[in-house]
Amino acid sequence: MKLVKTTCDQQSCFLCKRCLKEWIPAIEANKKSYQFKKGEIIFHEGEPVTGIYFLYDGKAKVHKKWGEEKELNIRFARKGDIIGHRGLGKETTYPVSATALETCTVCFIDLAFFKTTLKVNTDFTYDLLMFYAEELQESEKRMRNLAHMPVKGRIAYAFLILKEKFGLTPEGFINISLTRQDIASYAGTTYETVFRIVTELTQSNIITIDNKDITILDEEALRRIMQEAENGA
Amino acid sequence: MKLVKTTCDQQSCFLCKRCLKEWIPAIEANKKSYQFKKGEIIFHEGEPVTGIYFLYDGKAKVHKKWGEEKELNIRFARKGDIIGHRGLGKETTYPVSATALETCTVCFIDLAFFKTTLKVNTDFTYDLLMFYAEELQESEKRMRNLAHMPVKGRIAYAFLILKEKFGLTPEGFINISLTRQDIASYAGTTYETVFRIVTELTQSNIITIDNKDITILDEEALRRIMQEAENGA
DNA sequence: TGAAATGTGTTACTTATGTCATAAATTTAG
DNA sequence: CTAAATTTATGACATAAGTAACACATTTCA
Repeated sequence: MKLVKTTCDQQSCFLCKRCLKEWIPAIEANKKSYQFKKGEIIFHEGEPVTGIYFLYDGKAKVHKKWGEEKELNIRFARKGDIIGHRGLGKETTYPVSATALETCTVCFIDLAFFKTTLKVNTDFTYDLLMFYAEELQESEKRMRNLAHMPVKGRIAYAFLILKEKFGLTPEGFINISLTRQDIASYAGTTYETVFRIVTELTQSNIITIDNKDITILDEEALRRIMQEAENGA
Repeated sequence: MKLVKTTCDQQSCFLCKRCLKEWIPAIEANKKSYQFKKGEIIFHEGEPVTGIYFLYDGKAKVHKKWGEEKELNIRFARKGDIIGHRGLGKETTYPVSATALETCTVCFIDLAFFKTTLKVNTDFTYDLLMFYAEELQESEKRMRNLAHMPVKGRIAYAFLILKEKFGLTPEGFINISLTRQDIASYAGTTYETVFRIVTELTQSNIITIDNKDITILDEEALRRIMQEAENGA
């Protein structure tokens, strides 16, 4: 991690897009920009919450651990996304960690200033509330999936979400590069299971994976897999 | 469900406690009170969102279905709790259902008025934001548990949460009466598994269940069970 | 640039939990 | 107060998905 000169254009992150224009200079005066290399940890689960981050460039994952070995990837973040907002609330330590998946430039806002921002920018607070509501919906959907959907469906769902969130490269690959283990941790399963199911999906011509480049060949099939365990089938 | 005369004291629900005193008459003019009998559905997953509910009296569950048969209980609600707030956001249908677990009196606020309330009562919006942040933390913790914690731990966790949320009756029972199936749906498992593990916990003198009256005899043991799968063990 | 660390491919084995089947008991409703 | 519906109890059985164990490939960084 290193402190970098602020390169922010003040119009691409969740905060700058939604707060009062008059507040931008205050943000400018209070923010700090950092750069994290691939694999560096942006903040650690269990550490005291110091503030909120906005991802100015790069991709990151937010994850929560179980024991020493296992993790669940909660979500992936891209340019413009807010991270660390899970640290709000009564709890004073981060409930999750965030790790850079590639070189990331982040904008850091300390907690006290962020809370002031919320008090001053009531429209931003309202928008943030709606954002939380949507995250909560997504979280509960995934909770239900973990409880009832078979792994195969959860892996199919992971590919669909990744495509929706990161889009495609010009070559048609899902525009994020993840290890199998990261996919497994997102789907709530193990590396080996991902391996088996990816082999299966490849043989059925539903996806192709060349190294880390994933292509979805048959999106409908993935959706079918997600549902087939529902209702008898 | 029947419309009832408003009996609300305007000081016990999440909304009345936190909004501007000046706003109370507006709430009074816009709210509707309903009564639901045990088993009645307060709102249905998939139906258009019409508004937000506050539980004035009674207990309810919020649940999300999987196929025709299976469900996951997302949370339980008691007097004073807000329900239906998951309907906020872009989505215009409820992502979950709510069902009365006993006779419930609820206060209903239609969506348009609720949104106005948020715009006017910025402190309430801030508090609601913090509430969402905490729900999101809890949701993600349970998500991780479903992915990695063995059923036994999840059932133990369910008992601990229920005790914390509903407290104890004078006799020392957890102050909520649930079917085994509801416990199973909360822990993300099946009736049979709950049955087996409850038998086991009873034999180890960790809990007792007499009909629907649950007593926790050894809270420490429950916590131990939750952790024992973490880190080797 | 070369050693160490991390990620990938693959098989065989194990087990935790779900599914099925069925009976008795309890609760709810007509 | 009886019938229907739901909830509980319990065993046998099935299987999805995790664990273990290697060899090989690729990335990282000293």
